[in-house]
Amino acid sequence: MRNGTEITKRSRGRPRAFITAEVLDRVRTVFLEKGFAAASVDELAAAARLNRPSLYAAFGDKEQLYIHTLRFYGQKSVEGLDAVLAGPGTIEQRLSKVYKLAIDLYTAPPHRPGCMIVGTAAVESPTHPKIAVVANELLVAIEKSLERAFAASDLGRDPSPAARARMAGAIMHSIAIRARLGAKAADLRAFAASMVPVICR
Amino acid sequence: MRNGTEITKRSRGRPRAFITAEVLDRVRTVFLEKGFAAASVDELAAAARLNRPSLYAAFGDKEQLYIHTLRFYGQKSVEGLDAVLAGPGTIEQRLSKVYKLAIDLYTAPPHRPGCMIVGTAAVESPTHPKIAVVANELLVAIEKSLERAFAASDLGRDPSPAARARMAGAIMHSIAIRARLGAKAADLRAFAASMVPVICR
DNA sequence: TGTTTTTTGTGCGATACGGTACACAAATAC
DNA sequence: GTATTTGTGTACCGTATCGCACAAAAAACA
Repeated sequence: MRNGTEITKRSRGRPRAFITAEVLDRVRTVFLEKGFAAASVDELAAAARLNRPSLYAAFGDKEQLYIHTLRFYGQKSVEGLDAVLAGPGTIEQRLSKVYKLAIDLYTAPPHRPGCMIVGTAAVESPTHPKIAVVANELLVAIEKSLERAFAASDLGRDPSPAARARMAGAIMHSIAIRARLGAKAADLRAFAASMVPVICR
Repeated sequence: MRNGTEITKRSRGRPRAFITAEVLDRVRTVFLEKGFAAASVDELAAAARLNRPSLYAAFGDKEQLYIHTLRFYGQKSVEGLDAVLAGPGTIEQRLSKVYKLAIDLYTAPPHRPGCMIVGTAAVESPTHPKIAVVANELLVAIEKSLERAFAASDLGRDPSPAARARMAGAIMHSIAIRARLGAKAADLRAFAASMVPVICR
């Protein structure tokens, strides 16, 4: 994939009139609201402020565009997760911050979209194996990140770091589902707050 | 909604050539595999062994058909959940059985479909509020059922029955997501087994 | 300046989709 | 037996969809 107008030495032909990251971000909002199947290429192109042929030339068909978007979003999320977990504070405080930030994203108006992996990638998994692969990679990366944080913490080993990570991940999945189904941010925050001590017991 | 050929006193016109429950069950398999948006009415009618006009006459448009199916499936599930939780054994044993049965359903070949609510209804929630309403009702019913079981158990009150129910529900959501993304039944069983004592501590 | 390379944007074509009209069939009511 | 009601199945309509062909445009290269 090319970087468009980003700071790379110009290649030969006509330069792209868009920035890859911006396009993926705009496209993400559509995929996140409607899901993969219900998002039409016309809507995606309009949101990206591109014409369909440009979208196809840059990213391939709709499935590949979705995968690009999912990877882009997922990597950003994992990086953010790592950053918070590597930050200051007790493990309880850092985990609480992770949930707080996630809930803010998941309940953002106007659509309360939840998480793209849980909320839109999962449904396509049986019919689009490539999407399933990427979604799995991302869930694994998230769990590994959590596991590292628990392993580096001063918590006991009885629930292993891996078990704590699976548990913390499960709470995240549930928050994502409930957010997409319309749960209020306050309720989700209360739920997360009640679960942090259980995970970090 | 009418009951078709089921044992109700005949109404006047030509009798239906199908049984409602069977049609909803066949339609469910398609919705469960492909999701609401990607399931075409042609596929649904073929799976139901009905012609489209009969489907429309009996259930309304695609959204209403999906809602009928979701309600039908959800009520059966809640009834099954109630039955297991009202059965014999400790609360740990009954909860384990709930997870075992859920995992068997969620990882059924060939599609590992997960749960219809979590796996297919959630994605439509932002664009189909009526679907979101039904999905929420069902999640609430599931949580209430769990809460009743915890309240009737001999577990301490510190994590309240409601909190335990939310936690048990979250584990179920996570299992559903992971199943749809291809997780192995054995891994899910191990996960569930590790979580039961935490929930019932 | 002319050539080459790449992107842009209009426009098209083939297909699939959701939903329905209409004539025929099968049952009950009178 | 005739009328009425309800379900079935073919056939259809208008629309939206995906993906691409093709010419114009904008840059680097020679």
